[in-house]
Amino acid sequence: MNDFEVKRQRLNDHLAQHGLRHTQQRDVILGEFLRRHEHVTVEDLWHRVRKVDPAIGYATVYRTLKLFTECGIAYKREFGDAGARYEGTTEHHHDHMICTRCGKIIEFENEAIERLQEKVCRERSFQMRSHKMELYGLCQKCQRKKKSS
Amino acid sequence: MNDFEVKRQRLNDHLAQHGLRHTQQRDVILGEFLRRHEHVTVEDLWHRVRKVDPAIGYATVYRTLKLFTECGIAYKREFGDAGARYEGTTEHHHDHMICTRCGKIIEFENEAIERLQEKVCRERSFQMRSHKMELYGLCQKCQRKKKSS
DNA sequence: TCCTTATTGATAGGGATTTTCAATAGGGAG
DNA sequence: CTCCCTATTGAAAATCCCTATCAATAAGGA
Repeated sequence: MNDFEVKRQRLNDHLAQHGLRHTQQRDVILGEFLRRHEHVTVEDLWHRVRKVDPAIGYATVYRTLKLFTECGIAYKREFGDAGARYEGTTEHHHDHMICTRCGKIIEFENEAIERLQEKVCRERSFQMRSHKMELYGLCQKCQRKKKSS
Repeated sequence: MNDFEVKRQRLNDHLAQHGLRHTQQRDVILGEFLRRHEHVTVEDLWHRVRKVDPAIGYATVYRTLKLFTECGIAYKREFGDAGARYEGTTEHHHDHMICTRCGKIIEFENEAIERLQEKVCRERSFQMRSHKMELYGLCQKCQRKKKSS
């Protein structure tokens, strides 16, 4: 069972458990959401979805992404000031580098940092539930562009 | 020269360098902003400022905080979904723990994490300019409250 | 097929922040 | 000290992103 099938299954389970309905719109939105592994904005996703079914409304995309986060299919991320972005859930927690020039987002994992975070929390008697770390700066491509300009 | 004087100086330099003007409003807002070392919301600060000069408008506080960030007097922070918060700049970079129950914000520094962040960036050829790390969970007080309820 | 009710699309609403604009007030020139 | 240009201000309207409302629609069990 691939990632798409796993997630479709998880959505269907969630719908069944909560007395919600399986609809065409939710199918289309899930399909477009999982088509690429990106950090998509609601607006981006809406545009993609409209190419499949032009009748699907803006609000439905918002509602459906919220639903996805509730059943563990998607994560909501807020980078800087712009609108929220959603990404498909993955096995491992990861953090992000964000290029402030071109907007490129680089994912990375670092177990050592995670452990240090836990340590700091223990020292301060803080019960961590979640965390986020974002590194802002220039990606390799933009460093070169900056030098040559 | 204390912190207040240093920052007033920095503001005045910035104003001079950019052909901007020194106004009563900016003085009052700076004074109230630096009076306490907190993570203040724009609304909070506006209320404080109005006690000194009731004529100062909402927009002016927004504009002035933006000005402060431009000359390195203040940092803008966005925790969760609520409105932005501003804090005075300090010598050392620090990160935050945010209690998702009572909203308490705990500051901490951790050199080891900072160094690991730099290491990750070197490995990926990413030129880091700034970063933020936020740990969400329950503060000590709220852990106790939760248990007893 | 019927019927209940979750869902939808369009739009109005809401909260935070920014812009607009006429009135005001720094502050350099004279 | 006064004049004058223009940065700044306050109030309100506008904007942005997102959520709520509501009548119409469509799942999907009986």
